Amino acid sequence: MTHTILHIDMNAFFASVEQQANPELRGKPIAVVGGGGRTVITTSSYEARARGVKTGMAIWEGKRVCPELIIVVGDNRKYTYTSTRINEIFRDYTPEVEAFSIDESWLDVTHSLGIFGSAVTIAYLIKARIRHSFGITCSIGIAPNKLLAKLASDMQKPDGLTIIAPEDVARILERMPIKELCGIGRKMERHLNMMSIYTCGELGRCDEARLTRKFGIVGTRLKQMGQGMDNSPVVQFGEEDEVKSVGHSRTLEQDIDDPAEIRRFLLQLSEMVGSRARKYNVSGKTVHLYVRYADFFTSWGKQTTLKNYINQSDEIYKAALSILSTVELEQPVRLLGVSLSNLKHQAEQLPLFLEDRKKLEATKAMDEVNERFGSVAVTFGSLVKDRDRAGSHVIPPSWRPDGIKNVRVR
DNA sequence: TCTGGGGTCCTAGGACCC
DNA sequence: TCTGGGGTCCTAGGACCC
Repeated sequence: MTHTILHIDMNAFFASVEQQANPELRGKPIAVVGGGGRTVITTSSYEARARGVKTGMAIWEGKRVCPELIIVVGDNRKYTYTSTRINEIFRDYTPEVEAFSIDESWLDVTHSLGIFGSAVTIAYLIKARIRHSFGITCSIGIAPNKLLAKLASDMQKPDGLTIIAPEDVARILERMPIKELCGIGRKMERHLNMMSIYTCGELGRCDEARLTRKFGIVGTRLKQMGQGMDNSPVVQFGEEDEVKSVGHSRTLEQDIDDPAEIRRFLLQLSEMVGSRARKYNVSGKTVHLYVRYADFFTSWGKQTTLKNYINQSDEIYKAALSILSTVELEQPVRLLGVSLSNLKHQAEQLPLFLEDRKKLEATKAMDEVNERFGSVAVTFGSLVKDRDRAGSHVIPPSWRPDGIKNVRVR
């Protein structure tokens, strides 16, 4: 069966939200950054991009290429709120909505075409509503599958609408550079280039055995991608796989080598991980510690698997400490990370009626999306200060298991 | 004046059990 | 006491996405 998939990509999402919230920023080059001292540009407005500002640049780099650049410290609550509302709009057109990130979603509108007429009509309706409600634009791709819909949405920015009809797939892919495909990154591009494969057309025609010899099972998938084939379904809210790991990492304001201070940060990270694990109703058996040294390039990760499933912050902290005790630090530490994996979902009390359960699942899934993508720019600096002001590193009452009752009500 | 933070998936090799 | 092989779990590391 032929599907019709939309991929919707908010243009310069964080920057657009900030420009909308503060009219003085409109039409100007702005960059959204994290709050710490060692932050990078998360998103920049199109005005800034036109002057050479790029995601990932340090603030000073951005200012160098664009001296008028206005720096805005990101506010995740604004972005998660807007993202949630926008995804609600999507669900007015189909229940089959999959949030790929905070600013990208896929919609399977196959079964909505009869009601709304066409995918293009749906796309224009959605664009108009997002512009009207939030003052921001989006680029939409329409195609027979997720891979091509995402490719299409990238072809026209900002405020684009690109359709890849089934009969046009081969023509469009013929000269499309392979790196445009979602899933082919820098390294894979280099490997394929060394095999004289530069375009999707060439990838799709490549002998499959040649690809599998080099890439194993991935080779089969690569050839399909080159041909524009993708049968992965749009997975709607509430039907995603269980979360597989929960982790937090933070670049410190300054490199540290004082063991007591390292332990202090480790405890805070463990608290963040534990609190979120409890909110998700999961506990885990494997604790992972990640350390990046002052030179930036040297880092290591070590994990330990316990006998029991845990989600209490102090237990996570204890495991992270025990890993730390097995190594001798070679340099001051730049970044610390703690994560919990090997997760098990804990049974919870479900509402009696199916409809309530479904709603609960959808709300919970949305919350998880928010949690996952909403914390992009949370800053350790401010967090630490807040904690310090609160007086101690003991787990405060608010860190008690959140459970289902605290799920955001809309 | 350097270079964030949240994930997922895959592979390879070793330990251990049957 | 030797042999092979399958399955599972674990650790480490890399590639990819936003």
